[in-house]
Formats: sequence, structure tokens, C-alpha cells
Amino acid sequence: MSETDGVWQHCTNSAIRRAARQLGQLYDDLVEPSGLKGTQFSLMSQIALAGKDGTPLKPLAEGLVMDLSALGHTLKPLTRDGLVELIPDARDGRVKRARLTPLGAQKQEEALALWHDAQGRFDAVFGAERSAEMRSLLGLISTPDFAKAFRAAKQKSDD
Amino acid sequence: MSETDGVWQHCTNSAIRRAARQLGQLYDDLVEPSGLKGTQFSLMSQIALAGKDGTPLKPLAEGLVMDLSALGHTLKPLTRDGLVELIPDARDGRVKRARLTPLGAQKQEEALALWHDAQGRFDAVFGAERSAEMRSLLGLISTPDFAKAFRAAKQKSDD
DNA sequence: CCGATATAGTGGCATATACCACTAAATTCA
DNA sequence: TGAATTTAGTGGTATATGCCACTATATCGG
Repeated sequence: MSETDGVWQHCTNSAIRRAARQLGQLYDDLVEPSGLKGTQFSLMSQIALAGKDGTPLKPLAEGLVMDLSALGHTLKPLTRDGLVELIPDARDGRVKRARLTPLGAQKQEEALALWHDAQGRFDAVFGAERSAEMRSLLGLISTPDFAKAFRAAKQKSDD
Repeated sequence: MSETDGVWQHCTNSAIRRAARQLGQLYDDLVEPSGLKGTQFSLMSQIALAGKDGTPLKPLAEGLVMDLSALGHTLKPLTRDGLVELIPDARDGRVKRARLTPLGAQKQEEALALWHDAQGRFDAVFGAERSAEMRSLLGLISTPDFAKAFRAAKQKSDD
């Protein structure tokens, strides 16, 4: 077996994690001057979409395909640094809404320019067409329907 | 903006992380009866490829596109549980070689059957063709050449 | 051979992310 | 209405993963 063989050639799960590490590295390096990690920038950008009313954590976590408690933990450094704030919901006492602080909004915009560079490079190297196709496929994998189908599936037994 | 909008539709980095979380969940659920996480199984499988001489950590980390220290940390629970052992290299006093213990090899084989189910389901739901294509693209993203090209690239400036 | 440099790993610290147990608040239903 | 159940978040613990500083060993230049 050649030195370049690896389990990632057969396992989609390890392949995707490996690529995520690489891409995380590449994006982080470019976004770093803003002081944000790529993950933090993504999270803040998603929160920014909710505007000044913010968004409850539960649907935010669902959209991100992330465990609710994991989201809570990830939010910690951001609230600590005053970039995100959690405000109580007026209707439902259980709910907290995440929104960017003015400082957070400013940071996010700053990082946005850096991110744009990264995404531009990715498209340039990978091909904008394939890039969009890739995101589409990754989006498909991330749907609840895909998870449902996966869990319901039986392994192939025909051959 | 619709509730289903997200940054992952525009950002390949967040899209890949999101999909990795989903897939990690799905694979983990199936591999869990072996007592291994998907990441641990992947790592052990890669180590298994090296046979009884084991493999030095540095090239292992490089193959996995992982930081050397991160690999060291990830190995901790596995060595603690007696699944992997680090043996000194005969030629180079700095080098340690990772290899599976007999127990580790047994666990890995046990998990292999479970993993096979998971991979089979993925192929069934996603399509074996697209699955292979996806792994190929993910593999491309994970190459040193891709990283080099990315870092060397300039953002598009045409518009 | 010796000192300068490069290489492999380790350990500390920080973030990312999951599971579980627990609290509080809302909803259901008898 | 009041008890049972469901739902949203929190905090603890564990693994995953990166950066930095440090140690030990190897290699290189003179």
C-alpha cells in the first residue's frame, strides 16, 4: 500500500472532517486579523441575519445542525467579549434571544471583508461552479430529511 | 428573508462544518456500540494501515491534515484505554510510533462492521456515485497543493 | 567535536462540540 | 385549576482540535 493511502478515501465521514480541518485552517488564517475564528464569524453572521430582535437559541442551533448545549458553549467567549448578547424573550420566559452587540456588528462587518477574500480564493482555486455545487451537496447532507433517510436506511444487501 | 436562509449557503467553510456535524452525528450513532467515536475509529483505522511497526506521529498527522499536537491530544484517550500504544523508534530518538494494541485491533475490527453499515447507508441515500465523487472532491480540498494554491491566490478583482 | 539550527513530541491553554442531568417555564389534559 | 409532560437553556464532563512554549534529539557548518 502506498504512503498516500488513507481511510478518508473510503469513509465519507473522515474525508469530510479532514477537508473541514484544512478549510478551517485556510479560512482562519485569513479571517484572523479581525480577531475572530472562522466558526465565530459564521455564527455571528448567522445571528446577524436575525437583526436587532435576535433569534432564540433553539432554532439557531437547529439551523446550524448543532447541539443546543454546544451552541451555548460556543457563545460563551462571544458574550464574554461583548460581541453577542442574550436577551430574554418577551412572550416565552424560557427563551433567550441572541443578537449582535454594536461592537459585535462592527467586528462582523470587519471580518466579512476578510471572509470575502477567503471565499473568493476558494472559488478561484476550486472553481466557482464546483464550489456552488459542493455547497449544495453539503447542504443536502445537512438536512433533517437526509438524517431521517440515513437513519431509516438499511445497508445494501442486494449484491 | 426566509427562516431557512443561512450563511452556509454562501460560505463553503461553514457549509462543510455543518455537514461534518451532521455526518459525525449519524456515523457516531451507528459506531457507538463499539465504544468508539467515529473520529477514534478513523484514527485507529489509519494507524492499523501501518501494521505492527506502527507509524511516526508526524506523517500520520500530515496525512490526516491535522496539527501534530492535536493528534497527540486525540491519542490520549486511546492510549489511556489501551487501544493504541506509542513505541520509540529504533533509529531516531525523537520519533514515537503509534500502533494498535491487540485490544485496539480487536476493537477496530468490531467497529469496522458498524462503520460499514454507516457507509453503506450513506451511499444508499446519497448515491454511491455521488458519494465517491464527493470523497474525491473532499480529498482534493485536503491536499497540500490545494492549500498552497489557496494561500497563493488573489481574490477576484474583476467586478 | 561544538555550537547553531531544524525536527518530533509534550503540555498548557483556548475554542468547538457532544451527552447528560438539572432548572425553569410553558403546555396539556383530566 | 393543578399535576404530568414537553420545551429552552445551563453547567459539568469528555473528546476534538489549534497555537504556543518548551524539551530532547538529530543534523549541519566550521
